[in-house]
Amino acid sequence: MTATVSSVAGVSKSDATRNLIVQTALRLFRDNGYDKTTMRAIATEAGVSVGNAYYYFSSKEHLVQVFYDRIADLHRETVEPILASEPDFGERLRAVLLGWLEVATPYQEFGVQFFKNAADPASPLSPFSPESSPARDAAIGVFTEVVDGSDVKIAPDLRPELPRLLWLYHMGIVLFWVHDRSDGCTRTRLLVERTVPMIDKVVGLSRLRVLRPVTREAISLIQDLIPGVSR
Amino acid sequence: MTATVSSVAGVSKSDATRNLIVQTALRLFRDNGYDKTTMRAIATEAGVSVGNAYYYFSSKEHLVQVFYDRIADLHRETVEPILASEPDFGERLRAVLLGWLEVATPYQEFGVQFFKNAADPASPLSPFSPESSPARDAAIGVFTEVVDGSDVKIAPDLRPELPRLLWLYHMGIVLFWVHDRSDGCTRTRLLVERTVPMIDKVVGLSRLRVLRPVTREAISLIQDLIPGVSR
DNA sequence: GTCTATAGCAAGATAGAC
DNA sequence: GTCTATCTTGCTATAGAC
Repeated sequence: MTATVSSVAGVSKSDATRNLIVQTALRLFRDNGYDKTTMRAIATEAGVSVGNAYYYFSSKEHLVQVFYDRIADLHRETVEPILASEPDFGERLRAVLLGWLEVATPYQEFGVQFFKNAADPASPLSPFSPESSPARDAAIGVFTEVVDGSDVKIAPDLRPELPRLLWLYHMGIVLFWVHDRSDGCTRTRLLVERTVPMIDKVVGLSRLRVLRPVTREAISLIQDLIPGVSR
Repeated sequence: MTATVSSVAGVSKSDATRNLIVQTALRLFRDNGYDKTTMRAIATEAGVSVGNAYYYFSSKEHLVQVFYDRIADLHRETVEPILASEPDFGERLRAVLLGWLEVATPYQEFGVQFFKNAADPASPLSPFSPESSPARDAAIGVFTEVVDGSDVKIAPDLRPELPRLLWLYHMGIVLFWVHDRSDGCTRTRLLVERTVPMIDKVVGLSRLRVLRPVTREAISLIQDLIPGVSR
């Protein structure tokens, strides 16, 4: 409520410092990797004291959250035009996944940290944690758009579950990507190019009578076991 | 080659110390969890110096590998009788998965560490790393037995890939288990109980003519992308 | 409320003497 | 093979300047 002169201009001193620390941290993370980037180095490089860095970010991992958000925003921007124009489900899905790879790949080495957190249920930075729920909901939201804005034919009871399933599928791709050492992540791209048509096909087949029982079981299982993941 | 007197007896001094450290570490890990067990504590409790502990185990994580092997051995033993007698594919699979949960659950808290390693492609402790390949091959071997000793009807070109796929499926269940905070891991057990019949069914359906193209694509994709995982 | 400087702890890891 | 001493780094704490 106490707006300073600079905050009226939109950039308080606090914001500036916070930003400076973030920029420095992301740069060092990208250049030297997460582990080799010490809090001391971030502080020194940003020209602030260690104490000050901790004043803004309660832990080194906390800086990772900023990275997530940055990527998510970039992703959304990148993908928006395609989602606004393309009606084909497979194409939409493909664009969203390849778009993610595009914005994330410069930080790939750093992405390991993401899955180290993902693996730890206790970490607030895990994509499955309650603390991550806004970021997760936003991510799932993108897949909701993928489904809703498309002309996909789909078993009606599968439809509401599909965005969450696609998000899980995306998590799987990210896991693969983290391990992908191929040039320009060719292998991950290949994985996307070849699994998207399969998903597309399977989603369509979900309406087949032979598959109804399996589909139904799968849906009820998901509803029973994973409700916590998206709420 | 320089066999000492004691190594002739089968237990060199080196072996004894190594063993002492391992026993102590596993006990402390189980009782206090991985994070709360310090190398100092392990060393002190074992009556050796910290430096000596590091002489045998180059890092704290290195001690985790010992834990893996222990679990794997126990699992194999537990599951052997069922694999020797039960012919039904679904039952075999179910027994192997529930058996794993049984031996692993006392160390569940500790299991987080497993997936932190799994997430890091650079870690030799990752189940996907070349260094883990013996342990991984052994694990996949169990699933080979599950398939080979059963009466399962299956598309012939899927058969050789199935053990690796089942291992991946198992990894997925382990990931779920690590996050499972329910009493006695009821939720994970439920996941097994309900996905095993689905797998069973889908494996059978793989022979259906409608599904042949999808199956074939899936198989060729796996062969193209994941060969490194099992070699 | 923002920031510096500095001291210090805990714990993983290493160096070098013996 | 083993130990002692030391280093590194994430993180905390405090005291004080503006």
